[in-house]
Amino acid sequence: MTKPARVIYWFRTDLRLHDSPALKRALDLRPASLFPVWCWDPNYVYKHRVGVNRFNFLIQSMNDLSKNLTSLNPSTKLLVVRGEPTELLPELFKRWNITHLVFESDPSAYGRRRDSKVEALAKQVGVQVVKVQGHHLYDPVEVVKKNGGKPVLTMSTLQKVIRELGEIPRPLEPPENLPPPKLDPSSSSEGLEQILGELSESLEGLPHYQGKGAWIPPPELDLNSSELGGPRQKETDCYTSLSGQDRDFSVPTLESLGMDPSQANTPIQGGETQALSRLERIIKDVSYVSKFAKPKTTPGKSSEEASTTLTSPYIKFGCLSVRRFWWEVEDCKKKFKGKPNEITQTPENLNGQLLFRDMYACAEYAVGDVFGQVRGNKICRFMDWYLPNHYDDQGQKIEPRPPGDEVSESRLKAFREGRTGFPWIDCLMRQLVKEGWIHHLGRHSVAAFLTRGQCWISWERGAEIFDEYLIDWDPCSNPGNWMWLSCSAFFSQYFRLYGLSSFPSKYEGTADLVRKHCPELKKMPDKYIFEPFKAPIEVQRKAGCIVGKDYPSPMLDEKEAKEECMRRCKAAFSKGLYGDNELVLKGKAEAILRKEHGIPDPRGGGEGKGNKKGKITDWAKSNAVQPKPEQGKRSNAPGTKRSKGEEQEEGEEQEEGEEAKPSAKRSRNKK
DNA sequence: GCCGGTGTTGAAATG
DNA sequence: TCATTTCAACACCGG
Repeated sequence: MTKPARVIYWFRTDLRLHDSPALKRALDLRPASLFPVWCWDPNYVYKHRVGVNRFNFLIQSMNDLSKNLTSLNPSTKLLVVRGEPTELLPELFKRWNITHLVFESDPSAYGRRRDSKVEALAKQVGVQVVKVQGHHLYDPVEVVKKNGGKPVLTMSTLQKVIRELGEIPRPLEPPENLPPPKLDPSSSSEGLEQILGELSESLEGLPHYQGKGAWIPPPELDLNSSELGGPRQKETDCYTSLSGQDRDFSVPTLESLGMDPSQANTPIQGGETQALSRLERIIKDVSYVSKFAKPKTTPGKSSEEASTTLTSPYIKFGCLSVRRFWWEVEDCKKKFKGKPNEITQTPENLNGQLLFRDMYACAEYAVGDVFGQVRGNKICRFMDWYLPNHYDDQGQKIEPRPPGDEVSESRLKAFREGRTGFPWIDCLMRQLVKEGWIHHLGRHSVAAFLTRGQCWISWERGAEIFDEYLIDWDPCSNPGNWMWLSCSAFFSQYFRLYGLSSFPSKYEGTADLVRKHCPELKKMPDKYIFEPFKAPIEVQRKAGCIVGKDYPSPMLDEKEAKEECMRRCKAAFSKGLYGDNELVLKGKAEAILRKEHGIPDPRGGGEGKGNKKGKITDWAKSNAVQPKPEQGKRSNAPGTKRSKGEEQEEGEEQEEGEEAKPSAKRSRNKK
């Protein structure tokens, strides 16, 4: 009686066939034609910082998905259409005679905005929209509702709320077959090529999708352009035609994005196939799964031999279902033969990690669009960071951001490029750029260093760098973790800090990670590997690495900077301002806070206490600009002056003995 | 409103 | 060598 369904299944956060509740709903409609669509959205190509490694992972995942679709039915594949979904989908509805649009809900702020627009447009033309939660263990909408609309800020709150939501559904099997994307299901055309040809033809004449250049913004508006420090080296040509250059709806390439594939240096390979084989490998190790304790896993490994599961990129793109992971872990633990008390508990265990991801999604959902920034963000404590976002009178973010003070800008640049002079930080940042991944505790180290630990630079800037380079970047977890580490939200014990040498020293493999990513330090002995500036000059010579020449001098004094940052944390905490406070919205909070603890504004303008401007500027000049040899003399950089050693010349007698001293000294720090 | 327990992942001292 | 305690500059939650 009712006419058969013609369904667009819109892939976005769910590049998989297994355990896809949304895809199941699409197939439950028993469609005569199913169009598996991906919209190659220019908002992601131009208006979002995305590096080569993440695009590479996405492209691989799309290709893998397409292959898997074809293996279910040789007459189908992923149909990549180039354009903005809000403009494109309504056209597809008409030209393909669509009855239903089905997709997995995307809980991010941009996703929600885009989807509600698309939903409204679909409604106008009588297309039914079916959206299904599948990206998280629990639906953030429901969790927040159960929590009285309040953002979920602690694990215990989340656990309490979800106890009432019942069990996580068991994962679904992948479908066994799929209807083809045929324009006319009764026609006898079966070949994929023929079907694609007809589809492509059906899109002829659409205004502004054809024609070179339609989608290419000027470089100053393209966040990935090389002009703005991004990876795009040439003009894109992925928008010259709606269905791709060969009119076959193929997945775009890095080249078509104007990016150099040889820059995709990561060993992390995308796709559902990879994800499932990785999961299988993990689950085989019952002891590893059962005894997993995140804080005990080492950050000192490259992604190929990570101490954690490295499933985050796959979960982020939906190559791996989070519910499948959850249940495989649960089932695996039942096979554990050891003592029951060896099985780790939430939150440190594997499933706890997944719950954290849910927690951040719930926080993001309740806070809304401003989750990734300080201004207007009600859960985010206001601190008078350097290099914050800037806003105009209407509260619109000013892009590009006006330059900040010189010292902070040069520190941020050194941080991004991995030449702060602190090997632990530098190796992690270089690993990030190269591999698109660092261990969670490595992220903690660099995030604390940039913000409340040493540099006092806004977490917004750090989050942006991660956004560009991390393959597993997630709109909820990333800002959430930056707020956590900067003591802006979720966490507040600012006196707990990560030492730049003490922290990595606790873990296995960290020194080798430094040597791997900072080859200048290859021959530096373990004793000085995290603090080469403390090595006596002859040790440096022997290692073939003179600090200040072959490897940068430290850009600040760890201890001094830490003490200053703690004073500022204390001031900010006592003031108790949050992002939604009137003073913050009006841009007055910073001046008030600075006045209160006597920090000149802008930095360097005057004599702040403990603000050794001269030294820092020296560093900025000598390090950021030219890697001046400067042997001996200043090889121990600002920062290493020991309280008792006075300024001895060369490292000369910076003898061994001193190694013991710092700790003795540190312990004196109480009254 | 007070109190004590707790909070995924600090560092140093202690046993 | 390792696990536990202490220190301690916080804030939230529940009783």
